[in-house]
Amino acid sequence: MDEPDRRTLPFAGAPPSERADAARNRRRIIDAACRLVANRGTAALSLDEVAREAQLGVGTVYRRFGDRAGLLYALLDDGERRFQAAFTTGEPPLGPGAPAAERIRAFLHALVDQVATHRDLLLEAESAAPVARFSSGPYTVYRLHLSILLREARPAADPVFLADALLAPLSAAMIEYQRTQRGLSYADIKAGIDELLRLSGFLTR
Amino acid sequence: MDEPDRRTLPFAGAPPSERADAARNRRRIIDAACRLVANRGTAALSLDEVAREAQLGVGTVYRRFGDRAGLLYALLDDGERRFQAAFTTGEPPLGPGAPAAERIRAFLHALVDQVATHRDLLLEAESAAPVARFSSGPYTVYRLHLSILLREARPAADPVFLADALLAPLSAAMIEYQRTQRGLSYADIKAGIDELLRLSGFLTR
DNA sequence: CGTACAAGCGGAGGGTTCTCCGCTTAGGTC
DNA sequence: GACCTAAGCGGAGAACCCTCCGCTTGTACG
Repeated sequence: MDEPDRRTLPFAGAPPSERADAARNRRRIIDAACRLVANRGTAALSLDEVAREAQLGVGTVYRRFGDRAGLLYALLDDGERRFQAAFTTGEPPLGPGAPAAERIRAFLHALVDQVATHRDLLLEAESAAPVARFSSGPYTVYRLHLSILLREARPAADPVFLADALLAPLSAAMIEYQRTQRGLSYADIKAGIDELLRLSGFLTR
Repeated sequence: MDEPDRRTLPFAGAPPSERADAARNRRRIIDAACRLVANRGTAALSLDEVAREAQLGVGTVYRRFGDRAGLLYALLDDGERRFQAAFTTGEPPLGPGAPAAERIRAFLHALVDQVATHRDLLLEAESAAPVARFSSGPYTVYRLHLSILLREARPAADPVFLADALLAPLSAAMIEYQRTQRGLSYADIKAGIDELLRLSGFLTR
């Protein structure tokens, strides 16, 4: 517990003073994991196997990534950076420039797409760390972004809670359930979100 | 896959034609599990240990309950039955008799209490079966109940999606996060729900 | 009561996650 | 270049979940 808990900050990247061999091994582990995911799929990804493929001991894998969820989040890193850039500095309506209400809608729709794209990895990661998820780097960024937009669009006693409440139905598990059990398409899910926003007065019409 | 999947219907109770020895063993397993939970806590509950405590083979435990999540749900059964009775046939505003809007609010508040009461077991169960949770007996009942009330209170294109969206922020994991990381009390969480209902027009004033 | 067979039982064993701790090494300092 | 120390490494092993399949037993029926 001395060093910062990397599991709760999976996107903090490498600590500033990481030894050269450690950095090299981090890369080797990520590369090995990507190879294995590409071949056998995410669900079958075992950390023992990753270690073998990377020609390292399992202890090294755990030292670098904390646990299974940590490695899975690290694998999501690239796509995540691009997504964050899109809604913080990209083109409107997702990026700055559009009215808050439109940005909220665009953000939630884009989040559905993001979940769709990384479906398998997200399902695994969420299920490996169901509570820690809410302290994970990406989720924290989403919540902050959305709560600011909500406050801008409409005064509220606790915009952060509202943000959590709007993000909750967009967990990978929930979306997977809506699709496979209820037979909804991603478009249906976006329509559901629109209805929720309309009822809440965040979307006019 | 021939027999009905007990994992998705954890509250269906014992099948009508269960052999006497099987029923006896079911009880012994539940009793043993309760003892162990009382002593060591829910998180440390291992099915191997349950089997040892119940003086049965692990195979028997798995035959009866499917998997870890199944056993955990079975442990919740008693409280769950009482809760369901309260909102289907109990006193208003939770039970029938009150206006839909009030029943919605009462139900969500009661659900927070229910989650608070069975916090540990629910956290474990959710984390053991993150997607299957939405097909579990209790969740299915909640969704049905809430979607009917929502339809009654206000026309909507997809009341079932709205129900899911309102239930999502009340997962044990989310509530645990709100409490431990954001420092909210259960009362704060209920207030957040009220705000959400108010914004959505399901609660006037 | 005897028989047949569906249902139940047990526990060895495979696969996985994660820990622990003694050994090795990178890289700054003199 | 030699030394020192914090950082990193490895892999045996503990603990766990779950499966599989040969054996046992309850029970319905003649």
